[in-house]
Amino acid sequence: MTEENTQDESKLIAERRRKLDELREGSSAYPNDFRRNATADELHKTFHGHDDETLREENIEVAVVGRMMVKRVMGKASFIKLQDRSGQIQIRLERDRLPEGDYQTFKKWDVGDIVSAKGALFRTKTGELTVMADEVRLITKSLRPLPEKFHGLADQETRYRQRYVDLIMNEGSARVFRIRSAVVAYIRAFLDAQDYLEVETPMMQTTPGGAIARPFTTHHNALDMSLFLRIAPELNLKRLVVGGFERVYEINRNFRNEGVSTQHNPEFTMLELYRAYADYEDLMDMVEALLHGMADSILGSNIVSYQGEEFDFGSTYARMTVEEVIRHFNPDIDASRLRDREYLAGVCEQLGVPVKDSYGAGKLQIEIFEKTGESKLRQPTFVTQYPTEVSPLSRCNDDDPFLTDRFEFFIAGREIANGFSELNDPEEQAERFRAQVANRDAGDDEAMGFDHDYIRALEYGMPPTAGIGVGIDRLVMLLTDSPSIRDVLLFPHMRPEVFD
RNA sequence: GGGGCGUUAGCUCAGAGGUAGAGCAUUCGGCUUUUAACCGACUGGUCGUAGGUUCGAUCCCUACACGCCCCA
Repeated sequence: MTEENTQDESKLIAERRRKLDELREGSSAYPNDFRRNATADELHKTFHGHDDETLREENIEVAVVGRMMVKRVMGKASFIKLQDRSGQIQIRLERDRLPEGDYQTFKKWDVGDIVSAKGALFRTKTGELTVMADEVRLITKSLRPLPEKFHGLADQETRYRQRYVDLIMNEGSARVFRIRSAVVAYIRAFLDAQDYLEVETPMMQTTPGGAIARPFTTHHNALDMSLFLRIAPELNLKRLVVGGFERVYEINRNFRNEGVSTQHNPEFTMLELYRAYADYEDLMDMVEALLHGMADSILGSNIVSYQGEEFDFGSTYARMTVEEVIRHFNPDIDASRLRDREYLAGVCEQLGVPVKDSYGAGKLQIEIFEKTGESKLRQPTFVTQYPTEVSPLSRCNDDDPFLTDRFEFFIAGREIANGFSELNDPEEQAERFRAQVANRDAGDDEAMGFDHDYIRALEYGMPPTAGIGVGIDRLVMLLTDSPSIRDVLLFPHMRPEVFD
């Protein structure tokens, strides 16, 4: 650190750097020999019912460590609060109880420093469990001041860019990511108990597939070839079903080269699972069972409050077909012409939805559904019977080939999951791929390519299978009452920060 | 891509065309049970960046950067 840089720094940081320099003159400025014997929360739980007199009789010696979040000096005695991964514990320091000179040294420490304390437990006159320190040490010096404690860190940009500060200051933020972890752990336990095998399949693919989306492109230097970041793991997971993994899942990242919004991040996390000898109705039942247990287990209630609205995760979820949803929210529509392309195109134009020549009746149905129905599906609802035209990997309905045995699942007007009975007829799948390639040639850069190896895999015979994808980020948003997907991503995508 | 709002001290926020404000934090002093501790004193600024209008711009105008929200 040069003289010039030191002067450029905030005086607050320069002051702390000066204190660090003093520490370096002593033994070790960054010691790593302290070991705690309890966390804050363990102490609060264990000694919950012990009053001050009992605690003093028991003389419970503890060793705690954490970030100093509060420092109140009152002459020859002080209170501080240390924050560890579990919560906060208060420490009382008295000058005459500490080794000679240590109290004077302590007074130079700053809020944000990581501090250890050893001593016996007692309760203050207001009943707060506190450690009476016999020894305190500065474990790690903090050079940067934390935000003011009352308002905390409020600036959204700083919260996202410097998540470490957000996590230190905002308990609510840390809670979101604990819930996120619990959601994923719950799903794994749920699936593992049903003999599903968790796998990892490639993030980098030569032919992106499994979804309708634009991929990110990258380049492999040694092989001198283009690679795509996956938009979905779907085709690889079904290859594994061909290989005999009858129940398989992956919880991992997908990448889609689309806009960024409160609902979209370029990389996001999906659960995808496949189950042989099952159909889409079995998977709707499974989703319902999964969510019935999840909210209650993680939040302690099946009533989830989201942005002022309540959603009942414990109910029996409604099931409606796409055409039923369209009729319900468009009471004037002519129900006898829901597959009449010209009629539907007219409806779209009235709704202000642009219509392309390539759109068939199925695509137009979905445009109308998304424009008029989707956001109104508030309580958990399965929407079934999606048109074959927009479902290139789904199995057709046995009685009505216009439709597939597919569903999407909505809560709060948002798509949470998408599942279907899988198309396992290799010849029909090849036909569907050819249709996608034709769309691609016509300029649709979201259309799928032709995956020859996937067809080859199906030709070995894939058992009748159902599959589903569940958007983990959106689910966590609901369970944590988070208005933006960025609130549930530890490091959401941001434009690069300018350091001058 | 379009529209709206925002960017002022480390943090949270006021402010007005004429020398830049508060609280907390920092620094110094006092205080042995505090709870946003308290009392006293001090310190702290390229007002996002670059142009323009003006005698004078942090304020008005334009562009840009970054962020938030809405729409596509």
